[in-house]
Amino acid sequence: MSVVTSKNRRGSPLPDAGVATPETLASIAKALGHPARIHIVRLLLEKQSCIGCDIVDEVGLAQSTVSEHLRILKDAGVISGEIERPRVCYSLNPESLAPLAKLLNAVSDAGNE
Amino acid sequence: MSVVTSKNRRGSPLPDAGVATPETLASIAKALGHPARIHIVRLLLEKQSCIGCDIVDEVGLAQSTVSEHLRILKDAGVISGEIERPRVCYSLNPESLAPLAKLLNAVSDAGNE
DNA sequence: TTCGTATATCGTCGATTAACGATATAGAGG
DNA sequence: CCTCTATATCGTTAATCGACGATATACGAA
Repeated sequence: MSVVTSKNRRGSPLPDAGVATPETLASIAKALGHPARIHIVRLLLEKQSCIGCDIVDEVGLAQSTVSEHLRILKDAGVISGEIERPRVCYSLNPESLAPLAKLLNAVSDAGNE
Repeated sequence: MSVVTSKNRRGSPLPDAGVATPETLASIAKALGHPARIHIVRLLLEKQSCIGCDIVDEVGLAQSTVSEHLRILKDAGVISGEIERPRVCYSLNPESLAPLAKLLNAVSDAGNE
């Protein structure tokens, strides 16, 4: 047992493997818990193709700071970066947010019953 | 704390009022960015009726610490507490998470297209 | 009034975060 | 070779967070 985070191989959009732990959900939420990182996620959502250093211009913080925000999102599994020297092409990992989305939807749904 | 959250006069669950700012979304995510607070939210989701000091026992941290987590959730608008001396009865504000849920669903949906 | 119960707040401390500039890395092109 | 571009990492700083015990608050009951 011990949870394992179940990497969810290819098919279904998160089967349900034992429900995510509070630690898992919190780490996703934490990664989203900064305006600059929300900004980045939205950016990647609209230009669904990846982006390079444009993110730095877009968020308006120092390059090193943005790089750090990208690292945090990457570590949380929310985005991934594909190297295309000298650039890196970032994109969302859509399924990564599903566990948290599930909880939030459950809470929202609890409202209209 | 400003932010306004657009209380939305009539019934509907947040129509779209200008789209939430990154700051708003980040503050919601941040409030959820700790295992103890996820734990609390889930607790309030299952026992949808409110709870008192049982939360303290449930999460297993010092009473003052739990009180602080509850305050953070309250400040973010995620929960509210109704005083029933000497207890306080906490419950979820289901609509509070809708703006973040919307973004997460958009990201998740971006996956199967 | 005094006691007990449930919560909130205070003060402290160590850990983590966010931001920056400076520097390192690594390939493309001259 | 050297330079340019895009990105990552390092080192530092100030600010915020998380946890705790101690204390304050506020009411209902004895």
